[in-house]
Amino acid sequence: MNRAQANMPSSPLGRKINSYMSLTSEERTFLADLERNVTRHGSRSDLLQQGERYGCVRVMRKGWAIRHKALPDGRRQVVNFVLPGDIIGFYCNLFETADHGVTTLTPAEVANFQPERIIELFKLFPRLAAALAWSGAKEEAIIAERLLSVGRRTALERTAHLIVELLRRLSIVGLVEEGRFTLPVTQEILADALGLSIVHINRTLRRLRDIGLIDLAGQQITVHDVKQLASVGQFDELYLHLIQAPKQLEHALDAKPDRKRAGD
Amino acid sequence: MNRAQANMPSSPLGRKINSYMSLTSEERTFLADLERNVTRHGSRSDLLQQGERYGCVRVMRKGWAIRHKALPDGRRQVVNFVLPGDIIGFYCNLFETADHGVTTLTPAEVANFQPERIIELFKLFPRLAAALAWSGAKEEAIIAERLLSVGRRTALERTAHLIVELLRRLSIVGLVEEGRFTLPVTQEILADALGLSIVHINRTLRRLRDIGLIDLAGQQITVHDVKQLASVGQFDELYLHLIQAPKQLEHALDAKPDRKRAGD
DNA sequence: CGTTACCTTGATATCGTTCAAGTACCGTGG
DNA sequence: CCACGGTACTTGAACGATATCAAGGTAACG
Repeated sequence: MNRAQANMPSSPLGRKINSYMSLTSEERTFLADLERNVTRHGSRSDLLQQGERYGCVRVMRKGWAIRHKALPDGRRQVVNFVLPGDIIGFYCNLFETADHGVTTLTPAEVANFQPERIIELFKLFPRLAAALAWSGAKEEAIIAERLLSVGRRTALERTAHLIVELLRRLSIVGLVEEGRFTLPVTQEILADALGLSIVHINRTLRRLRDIGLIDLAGQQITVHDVKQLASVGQFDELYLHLIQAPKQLEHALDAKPDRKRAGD
Repeated sequence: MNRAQANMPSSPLGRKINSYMSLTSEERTFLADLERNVTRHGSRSDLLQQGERYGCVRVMRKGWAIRHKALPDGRRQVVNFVLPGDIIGFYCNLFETADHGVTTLTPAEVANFQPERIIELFKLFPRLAAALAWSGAKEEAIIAERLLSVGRRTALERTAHLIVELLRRLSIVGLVEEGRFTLPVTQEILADALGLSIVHINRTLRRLRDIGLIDLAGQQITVHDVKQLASVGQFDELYLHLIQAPKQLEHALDAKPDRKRAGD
């Protein structure tokens, strides 16, 4: 966090990567170039539709979105929240069609680039490729944790857990102030993220408010006692480490591959 | 499937990759070398414990395992089934500690290699790196689909869906014969995978049997009418495509990166 | 032949859903 | 400035899917 301003990438993605691996100027240039083509979208607009052929890879620069999957009869599951700095459809572009949709929750600023650039990335900037791949693994970990929530935690626990998760993720990109952040979601979306009904989410939030763990005012949510909320949600510190930066990543990425060769 | 025997990699991982991207002999050699160090494990042994520091990367060669996460009070969620050809902890080695455990369900044959080899892989064989990364994305898609199941499908639907999923995945590696395959799991494990109680899984399986969709005999399960079972589980063809090989992957990986340069 | 692990099924309890009704808020057009 | 309609939130009441409790049953194994 104490790096010279001049060296700080200006995009959330750049900042995110920079937070666990310092970038060479070539890498920085390449990354910035990927984010050059920016488009703006209104609230509630589809960045990707389930079943659609993938177009370009997208990077969220500003705003929130959700990744969601729907059943034919309309039941829906929100798989994850897409926050600034997150990538949409990284490898997925190699799939035939999208198995999920992505929809903005707020007005959003999105960078777009061609999937071929990813192959280029793999060939020219292996360190960067590995870093982005690691980022993808992190997302998988988040989804697995949500699966644990939905499969095994009670309504109160899952709700508490999700709030702590969002708090943690947002504070990495500097969007939390004194336990307060903007939560631009309807209760319907929370319900779809947690596998609950709207009514029950409503009652659960009320309970969390009554206990005095959170405050809700419009889209502002305030977490009074993160520790207690985390304990209600059984928020695991192991999981926290995943969301934050790994210490040995940079070191690992800088290891010279040639020293120990493959077929010794 | 009609490639010359001589060119067919002998390991499930090699076969899996070979199924969507033909490998150069260097790549094949590197891959084979990764799998050189094989260890054997009994049934119900932990290949990785939740909270443990990651050791080496592992490749499942023979047998089944589960990836699972537990809550402090013992509740448990099975995140995914690890089948032959699957990799355990690919990028995850860059995390501090494991956020999940991996436990064998059958006697297993596992290949082990050092995490540094992955960096090596990224630097020396970008095509292979991208292919493995894609494989990881596929796993994420599978987990997301399970999240949809657990969050939004009824017990009957999820159970049907899981059976079809396993059938599909196993047939890729040639482990299904006429709708029949070995399912080396207890009902407790199924319950933990689907977010249900043991009792309820039992009743649900009974219902599927009564309807005549499946037959169970010990660990042998026979699916009589895949189509009907898939329709009960709302098994999506989009999802099926994910599990199987992408057509354009190889083409994409062969694109020359040097033609269009980064910072033109 | 007793012990253990797993499967099975009935009875009862509960968490979360569905249905229903009402409220608050906001933008829009008269 | 007010009436209107839409969207989201809220709360009560009844219902239902799934959990929990309890009690066998069966097969494998030392």
